Amino acid sequence: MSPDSETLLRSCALFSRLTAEDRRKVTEISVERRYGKGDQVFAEGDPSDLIFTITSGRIKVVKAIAGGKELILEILGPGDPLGAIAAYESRPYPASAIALEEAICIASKRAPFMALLETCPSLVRGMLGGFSLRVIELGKRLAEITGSRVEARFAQIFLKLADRLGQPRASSIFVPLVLSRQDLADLAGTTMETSIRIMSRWGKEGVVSTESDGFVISSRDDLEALSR
Amino acid sequence: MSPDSETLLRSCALFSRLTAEDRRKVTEISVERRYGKGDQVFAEGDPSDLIFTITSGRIKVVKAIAGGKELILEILGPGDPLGAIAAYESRPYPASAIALEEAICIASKRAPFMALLETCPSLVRGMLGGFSLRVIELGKRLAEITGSRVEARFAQIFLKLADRLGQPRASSIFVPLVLSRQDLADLAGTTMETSIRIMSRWGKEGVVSTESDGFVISSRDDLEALSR
DNA sequence: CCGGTCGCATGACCGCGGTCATACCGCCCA
DNA sequence: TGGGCGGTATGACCGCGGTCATGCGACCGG
Repeated sequence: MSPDSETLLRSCALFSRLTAEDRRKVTEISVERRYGKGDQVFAEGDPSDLIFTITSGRIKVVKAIAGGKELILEILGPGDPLGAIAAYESRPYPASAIALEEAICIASKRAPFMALLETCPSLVRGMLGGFSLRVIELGKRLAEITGSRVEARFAQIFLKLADRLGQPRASSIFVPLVLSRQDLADLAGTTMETSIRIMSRWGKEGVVSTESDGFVISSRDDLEALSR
Repeated sequence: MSPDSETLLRSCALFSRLTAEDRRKVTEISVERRYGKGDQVFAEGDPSDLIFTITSGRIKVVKAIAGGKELILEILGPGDPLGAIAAYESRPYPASAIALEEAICIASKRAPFMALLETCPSLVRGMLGGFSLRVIELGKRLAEITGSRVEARFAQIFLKLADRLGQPRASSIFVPLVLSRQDLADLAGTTMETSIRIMSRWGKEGVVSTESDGFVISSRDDLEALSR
């Protein structure tokens, strides 16, 4: 790993509570990896011999579904663990991971990482907490996707993005994340055509507009109303 | 707890690897609870001060979705933990739990259970394993529900039931689980009407027939074909 | 300058499945 | 015995959104 790996590790929620000594151990079993936009971190079905922790950039976790389409399970960012779920039971990765932008990960070898878990309670707590949040989150997605129509799901997606990475601006919120119409469709579990239709209509109505480096949400309240 | 609680605990995957001493500790912080068909174990939104472990019977985990409907997230049985995910981060339960039949649970108080986790590595391993399987499972459900049409999802549901609790019979498989048409609809994320339509058609076609104490799957291959 | 590619946009069509309405049957209880 | 009730069954209707097709502007390498 690069010399500043110690700093990278400390910036991750998962490792921030470790002792310096334990962080050094993590460093020893890890290498740093860099990805360009669109690069694949790992593919669905690959043997899971690496556990990743994102230090910068956003990465989408996608799963192939019927008809050659794909579904975005979640969008992860700095501090989030990646591939840990599969690795825990040494199963193949249940989904693929693709960088949405320039990204850097810490890749730790599975076996020694598991060994480290044994002796490191705070790391275990971090993993358990992360897993349980993901179960909750996935349950919520499942409920949304079965219970709401497409437009409402789009509203829910943008509300979530606004909460997670929105930057307040003059009477609007900016989401600094570039997603194609296809990405949005894969998030909502719909087709690119409907994704385009909704986004272009919302653009005209001034609900959400697309810029070259992200989205602008003019009114959170409008989205809230649309999300039911 | 009742005198045979020790035996009950040992029968659960989660606790089977504990030392007798640790199992005694679990017993101390737990009470046994019994439920009749349709009884609610806990409700979505309730504060999660209890962690349950099922010792007998099946329990469905349901989440309310738009329009007063509900979605079955999963069906749990003997040995499965219940409510652990919410409890871990002391959040309210993200879903409700309802007994599908007569059921018995071991209910452990949250705080001491968490304390026990600290000193009990094998219990932690069990929790992590259980959580990761659930994340994988939920991801799969999400992919199925967005990628397949209703009939294919029904096929996937029955295939899963067959694998989990099917009993081989003369050239057919028996699933000893009573689910109403409404339950099936809530599992597939559809309405009772379409659920009824599919099941009554399948009954006539001899794919899956409903009996008073469960379902009979005549041909696993037929379901496999229908599941795409 | 041009052909090729990629992402975005928009219209026409139509089928799956959600909604509404009605009916049948077994069961329990007054 | 009759009436209410919960679960199951079936038909008619129609709207959301998936599918197919076509077009447009931006960008890029030749």
